[in-house]
Amino acid sequence: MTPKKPHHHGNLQEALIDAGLALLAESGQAGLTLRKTAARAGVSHSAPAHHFDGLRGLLNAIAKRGFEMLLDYLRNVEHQNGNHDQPDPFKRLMVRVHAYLDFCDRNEPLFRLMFTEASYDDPELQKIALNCYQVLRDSCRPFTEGRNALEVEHAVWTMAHGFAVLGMNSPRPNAPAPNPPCEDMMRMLLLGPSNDTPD
Amino acid sequence: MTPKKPHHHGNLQEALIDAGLALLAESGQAGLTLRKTAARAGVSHSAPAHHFDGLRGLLNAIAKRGFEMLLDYLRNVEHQNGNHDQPDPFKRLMVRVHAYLDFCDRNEPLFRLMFTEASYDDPELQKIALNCYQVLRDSCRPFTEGRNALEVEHAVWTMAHGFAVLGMNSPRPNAPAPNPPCEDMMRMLLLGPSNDTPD
DNA sequence: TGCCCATAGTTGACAGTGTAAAGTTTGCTG
DNA sequence: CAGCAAACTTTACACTGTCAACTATGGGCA
Repeated sequence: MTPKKPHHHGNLQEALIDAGLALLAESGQAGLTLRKTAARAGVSHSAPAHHFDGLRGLLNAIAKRGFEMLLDYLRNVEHQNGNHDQPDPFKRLMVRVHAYLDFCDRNEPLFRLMFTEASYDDPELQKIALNCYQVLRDSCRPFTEGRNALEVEHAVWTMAHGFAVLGMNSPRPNAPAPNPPCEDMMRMLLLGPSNDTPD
Repeated sequence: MTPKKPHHHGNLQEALIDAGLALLAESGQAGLTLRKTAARAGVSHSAPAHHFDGLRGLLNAIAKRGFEMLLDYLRNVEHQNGNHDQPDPFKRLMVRVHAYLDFCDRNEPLFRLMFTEASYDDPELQKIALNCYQVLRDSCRPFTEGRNALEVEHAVWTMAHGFAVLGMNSPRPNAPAPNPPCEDMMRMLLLGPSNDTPD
């Protein structure tokens, strides 16, 4: 008799978030509906109202879960195959950036929800999103010596996010599609214009 | 009796786009509705079907108009107060970048529609968006000598867009909010790490 | 001139959406 | 064991996009 289990369903809150994530991955943002989410969780269409503040609340909760997944991904990517004990600080940073872009590619509708639909007034969401940013900040430290640290971190974060967003739906065709993506741009930013590859 | 005037309304197509832009500016994306747009243009809720392919078609047309506005803004910002004959190439570029960010700030719902809702399969939209990108490319020319031009342009575009998007709804509080925004980051990117302001 | 009909617009209907109110079940508490 | 609050259901409503059927207008062609 755990006190966590509510009366009927047994943690419907999390079940709804799971259902929403599944719908989002399957049919995109258009397929994520309060009623469909409820149906998928096996409850009536009005049940979510007792756990979230309407559709907005559900989307916010899903976004929060998304940031938790992203944080987990960013933190654990270091200890995965091929990324063990990377000594080069730039390569260590790029492992993080690539993880960020990977997450965006693999969860595009969720990523879009997290960054354009969620309301950042929620302090909980703000906190978990800040934790994600902190991982990137830590990877930037080797490049902030003698410079405005905030500015360097800001630039890296801006470029990584811009790359992710433009990669999703860029209006500009003939993108160079660098492989590995974004790396040359980051090199130019952090190591100076003399270090970028001439054509 | 100009042949451009259709039978009843007189260019309802453009009137619907105007109405949609007004709704978008007034009440955001949630307020932009096919029925409301039709009502604002003074026609029945089903009239737009004869001019656009459903809601998607209307949104696409509005996005197209948005890119036209952006292109106009980017091209004419040079000849405005305080921007006459800027000799410094970096400052000339920044005039363009600031125009880009200004447009985003002043038309946030439209900007979001242009970059996340419109379908870039439309070749017309692709073309006009490419024209916008071309203006930025031109401003990048002074910085592409002896470098991979595509890469430099890509980096500038990525950073500008990333900055615009994060400025709209950044999950990271305590943003440095540089004034003028984005300039120091761009300086770091284009002029090298030794040229950015130390703390 | 006068008919004809494609174009433009209207009306009505339908499935699906979010939300709110009222009713029902459940399981804990006094 | 009574009662009650939380969890869930049912019902209803306004609104959305889309479709089919209907009406009216005005230009082309006999």
